[in-house]
Amino acid sequence: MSEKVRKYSRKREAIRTILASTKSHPTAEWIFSTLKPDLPDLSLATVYRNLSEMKENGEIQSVAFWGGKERFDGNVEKHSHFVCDKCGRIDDFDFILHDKELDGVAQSHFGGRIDFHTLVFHGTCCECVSE
Amino acid sequence: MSEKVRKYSRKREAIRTILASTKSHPTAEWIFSTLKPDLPDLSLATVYRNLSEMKENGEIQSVAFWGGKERFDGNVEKHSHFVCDKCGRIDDFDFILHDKELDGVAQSHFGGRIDFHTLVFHGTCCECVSE
DNA sequence: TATAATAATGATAACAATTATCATTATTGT
DNA sequence: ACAATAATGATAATTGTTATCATTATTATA
Repeated sequence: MSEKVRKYSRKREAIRTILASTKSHPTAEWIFSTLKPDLPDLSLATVYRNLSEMKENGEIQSVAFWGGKERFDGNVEKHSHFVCDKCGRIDDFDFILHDKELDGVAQSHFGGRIDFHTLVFHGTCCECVSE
Repeated sequence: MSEKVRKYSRKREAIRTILASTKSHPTAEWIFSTLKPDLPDLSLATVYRNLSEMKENGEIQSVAFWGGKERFDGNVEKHSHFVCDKCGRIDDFDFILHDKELDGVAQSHFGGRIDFHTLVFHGTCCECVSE
């Protein structure tokens, strides 16, 4: 049961890079078809595989809501999200709550251990609202 | 395109009742198999159908996170949730943020319209933590 | 109460996103 | 160069949910 040694992979690098370069919280499918022209032998399975690994490692996170597809976020800094329920866009929102304080309240309430919390605003974005 | 008139249905009543009687945020599947003994001709499709309708109407809400099944909540009062990432249980948490204030901040940030926000605490529950 | 209009249903096929499988290819330490 | 094994592509399988459609139940009205 020795540790699995990670080997280099050009495809993983590409996925990492594209995620670092966008704030659009893309889906696996989008990442796949965006990279495909440059990596013609890329498989969708590889994208999914690498994304779950990277999530597991804490390299990236995912922002997902019911009914849609999983969407990935290269920004693992603590931040909140805004979701437009009309067009589905997800924006970052730098606002964060006072973690310690808030999680402390929850912790004493539940007895267990609080690791983190997520705060998501729902509404209609600027563009959709003016239609 | 006249409005669809809602007719009574014993099965819908049963689903409504069971949801009002539990705080466990059950899945469609659980509701189905719990009601099945009393309603032997109940179909899973009926459960799903009614749940989505009721959600649409604002009678119930759903609490769902990535990878799992959709889970329903008969309590539509504003409240937060605690999710145990070990055993998957979801507990209610009466704590709410100062809505107006918070949503106002988000609103002025995004320009659009904020309708609501969700706050979810993740961690390990009391029982799982002592193992 | 019989009738007609239509809402609700059961059984199951279809669907969509994701994950598993497995033979092949690429990377890395020696 | 070679051996060990991680990464991959193609695709089958899986899972939760939704759509379909013929049948049944509810309801307003004659």
